Amino acid sequence: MDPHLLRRFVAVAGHGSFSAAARELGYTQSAVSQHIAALEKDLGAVLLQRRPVAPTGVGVRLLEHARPLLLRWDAARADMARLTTAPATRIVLGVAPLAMTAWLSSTLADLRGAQPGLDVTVRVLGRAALTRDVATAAVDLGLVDGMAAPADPLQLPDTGLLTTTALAEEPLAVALPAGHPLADRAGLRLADLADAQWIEAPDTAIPLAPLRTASGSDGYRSSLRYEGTDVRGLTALIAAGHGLALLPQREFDDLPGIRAVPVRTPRLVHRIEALHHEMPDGPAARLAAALVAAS
Amino acid sequence: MDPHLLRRFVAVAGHGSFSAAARELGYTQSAVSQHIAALEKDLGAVLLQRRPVAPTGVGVRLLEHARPLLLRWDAARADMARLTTAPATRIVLGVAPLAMTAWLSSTLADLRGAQPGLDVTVRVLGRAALTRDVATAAVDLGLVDGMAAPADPLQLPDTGLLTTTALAEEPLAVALPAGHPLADRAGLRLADLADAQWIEAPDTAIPLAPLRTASGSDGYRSSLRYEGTDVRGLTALIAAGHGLALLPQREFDDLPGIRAVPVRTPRLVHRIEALHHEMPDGPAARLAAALVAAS
DNA sequence: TCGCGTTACGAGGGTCGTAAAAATT
DNA sequence: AATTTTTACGACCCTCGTAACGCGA
Repeated sequence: MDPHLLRRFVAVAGHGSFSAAARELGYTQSAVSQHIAALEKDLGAVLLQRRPVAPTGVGVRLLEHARPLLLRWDAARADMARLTTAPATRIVLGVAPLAMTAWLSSTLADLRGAQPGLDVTVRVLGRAALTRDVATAAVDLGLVDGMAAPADPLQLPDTGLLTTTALAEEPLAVALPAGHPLADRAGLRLADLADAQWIEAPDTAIPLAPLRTASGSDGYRSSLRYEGTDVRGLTALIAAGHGLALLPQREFDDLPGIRAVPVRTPRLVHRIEALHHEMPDGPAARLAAALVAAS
Repeated sequence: MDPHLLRRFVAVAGHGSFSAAARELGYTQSAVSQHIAALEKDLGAVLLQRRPVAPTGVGVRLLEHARPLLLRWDAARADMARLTTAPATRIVLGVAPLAMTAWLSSTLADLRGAQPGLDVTVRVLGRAALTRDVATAAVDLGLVDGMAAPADPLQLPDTGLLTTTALAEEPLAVALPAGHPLADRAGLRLADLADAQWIEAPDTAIPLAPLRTASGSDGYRSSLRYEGTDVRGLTALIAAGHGLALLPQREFDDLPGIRAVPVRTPRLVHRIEALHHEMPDGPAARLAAALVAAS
């Protein structure tokens, strides 16, 4: 169960093709084929169905182990690399779409005003990419978001020695098209909308899967999936009646065609946390501290 | 950063000796030396001081990554092995010392009475060994314990796809020798004992490190360390005045020379959880379900 | 027949043990 | 001087790419 073999297995399963994975990884199809064969022999089970290429039951299970495992692996590597390298002067700030707030913009303006040499890249990333890039140190500081009970921390994939700090909590609301029967309520119970039509926007809105597990219900189904990190695109779909989504209430302050009705029960908030490696002193550490101080 | 290399690094650091680690692993000293050299070259940093052999700063950091990483790795391997193997008929039940309760004994008696073919090994293990052995499937079902806020889950090292289920919560008490000034109180504030003399018994009582981090204080110091899983040995040391320890209150019902004073603030409980892989149907799965049902 | 995955085989590189050297106590 | 770690070197094995093969659309 070599990590390299595991990584290739994940790639093949992801691409649904040996050749595509081989191209991406810079190997021959033959080599990739041998890797998968070796892994299957090692584990004593067929991991992939061929033609079409799709993971078997055992393969799916292995994927569930492999993805977080490899993420942790990369995080460890990146952390070791940081220890032996000088801190960069250019800071990459990774931001989840819903963490890209007016507060962040103005705080960043203040910081850059006070410190003219501060050289920052702001990079908006989806949830999976953001935690991955923080883990692998492709971004120095990540502003992640999600749903949580008030004062509870976010449930993030475990990446080892990363540090999280709470930055903000705000009311969570259901985004409804203006004409929706519930659109003029002052607040609502989430369970009343379990059977509504939802939009699955895993990188932009709150993903639906945790809603289902939290409520124990089978509802919150979606027939439209929105991939991307542009909130305006999502709100346009909601306004057009394609379905509902969970967003922080402030996102709607100036949007026509949408009503944001706060979720009253269960008690849930939209939460933003800073995620980063324990940083030696440097620009990234100072930025992190300043954001926390300003929150 | 091969897992094998990492494993050997952990072994060498643990033994404080290349030769001892080599003996344990069935390699030559030479090979182990080459492994460490390769790892150090790969990471571009010296990981171990030689003569005496001790981890450097970077090495310590790597150990912090490596130990949980390898545990997860083993857990994934064990889980895959389970999927391709028939469930065993003999069940190994791993139990933390403080989870070895009268309730467990009688529940187990009931279960074995109802099901005569049930073949069980009860194995008392310290905290680190227990989570490790559950992860690697050396035990089928682990009863782990620890300190937590009421209704909060235990903080366990992340081992991937393991499942936990709450079994019991009980009052947490400070074990004091009978003559102690606070021994006759009905309850006490933990902070009042921050400067007392404690006994560090990581496998038997509540470890002191989480107390320090939770309280943010530097107190709860110990000058006596108790290694082992025998609660009676620890209570004997407490009765003799070597120091204090945190234990569930029931442990003292019949012990002379000791007073158990419940901790009133902060609100904390001793909690027992069942820890196991998602099990296919089999004796282990049935035992887990029965224990949860009886709790 | 074409596209894709598997198998056969050989070159190259990496890993281990033996043995000798170096360093610390 | 003894013990422990490092280095040198050679045998072995493993991995990758090329190329031939098998198989399904």
